[in-house]
Amino acid sequence: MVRRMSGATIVWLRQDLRLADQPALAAAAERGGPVVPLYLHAPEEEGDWPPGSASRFWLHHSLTALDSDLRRLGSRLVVRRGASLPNLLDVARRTGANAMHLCTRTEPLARIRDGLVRRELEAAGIEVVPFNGHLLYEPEIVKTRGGDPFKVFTPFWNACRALGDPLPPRPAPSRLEAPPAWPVSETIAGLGLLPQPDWAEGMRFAWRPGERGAQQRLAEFLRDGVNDYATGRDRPAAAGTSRLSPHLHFGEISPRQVFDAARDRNGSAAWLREIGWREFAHHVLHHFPHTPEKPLRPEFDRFPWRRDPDRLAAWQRGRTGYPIVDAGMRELWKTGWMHNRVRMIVASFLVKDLLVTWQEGAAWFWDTLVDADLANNTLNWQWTAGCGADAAPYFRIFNPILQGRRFDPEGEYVARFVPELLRLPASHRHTPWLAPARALEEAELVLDEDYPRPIVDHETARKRALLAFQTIKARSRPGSRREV
DNA sequence: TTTTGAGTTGTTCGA
DNA sequence: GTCGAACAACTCAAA
Repeated sequence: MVRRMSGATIVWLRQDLRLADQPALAAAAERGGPVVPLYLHAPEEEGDWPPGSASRFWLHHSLTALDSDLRRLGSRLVVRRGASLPNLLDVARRTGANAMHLCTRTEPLARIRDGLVRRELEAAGIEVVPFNGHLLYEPEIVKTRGGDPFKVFTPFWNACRALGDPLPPRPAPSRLEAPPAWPVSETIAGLGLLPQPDWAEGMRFAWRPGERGAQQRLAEFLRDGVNDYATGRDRPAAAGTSRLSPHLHFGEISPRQVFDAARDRNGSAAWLREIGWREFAHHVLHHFPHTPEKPLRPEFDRFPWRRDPDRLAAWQRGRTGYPIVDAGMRELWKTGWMHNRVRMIVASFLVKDLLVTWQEGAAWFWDTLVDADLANNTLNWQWTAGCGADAAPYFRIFNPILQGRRFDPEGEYVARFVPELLRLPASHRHTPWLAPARALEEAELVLDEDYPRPIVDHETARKRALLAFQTIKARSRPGSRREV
């Protein structure tokens, strides 16, 4: 009896490190023939945005989890390093693959590289099939009536929702056929993704990378968090947010799975809007690929940013003297993540109080966040700086004292990450420099030694920022209407 | 083409 | 303490 033999299919895994609802993998399994799951480590192909330290830590554990999950299906993860194209050609030759499946990415350089790889593989007789695995709605199908990309979130999200619900997620394949011989593979440890020396203790404690960890996190959030999300998400001391961002970034869970789990839940609308913001960020990066480096609003090229390495370093290390800012920056350093409310506060502080460019902030977040995602990072920093899509009005300047008091009223979050302030009564936790001498003594806290005084006075800094914003307003005002 | 309504997350000031 | 207005127009998106 003759059975038609398909050639092998390579599934090039990148930021879609899961087995369930993974369209490239599902289609490979359905195609018949051997499936070769492949991870290529080529940070040099990511331009200025290779995975940062925290992302590499995550990636190591995510790949390890994926390999172990694949082995349960009779398969394994092939790992290679170095340029993508020669590796793909080599793996195809050794396995007899005549097709390569992949999920698309949004990052500009990845798209260019993928297009090049596709042409070369097709020239070598290998069919290349891209799938959408990382977005609910592909950037090209969401358009204004005029056919343009959206630059404002609400109409963008309305237009998405008008397209109807995304398809329901699909289960993982139950089995994957192995090739007759596995091509040579690096070990995951051999990629050298883990930090040396090992500073990742806090991150190992805080996270469980991988598909199972993602599903567990989702289940916990649906049980404990989603009902109170609208208010709970603003309390950094509480576990009111989903904390799915790193899992989503690495594709350990798909947005379709998230959507499907949330759709009929009480209180899920506000949360799904956040998934919408993720979609919007990818939409904007897709259509405006220069935005990781340049402001979307070109007049911001003239903004009078200040070079201030000392204060930038104080911000990075959590030594600004504003406890809510410092707690956030230290949470980031310790756990690779920061609560969303606090991200806005620290970002506003860097950009508006210190007048340091949003690019510096974006670069620091890129290196330290486990959920570092070029689309989200870019959109959110530009949003804070006022130079991006649907940006915050420039006069919206967060007051770190008020924000601290409002969203961390007991100073619980501050005490957790700035332990020097633990013994101060809650009423002084957000303003230690205003605490009476006796309170400081009782807390055994010496200002400037144990904890710094504010590196800028917020009131002064706020006025300075408003003036700085006026300089680009004044010059860009078409009051001196362009002579025609 | 022109018009119209609207726009994630804030703060301060003065009544 | 609470409340509304001002902050500054501008751009976006749809009708």
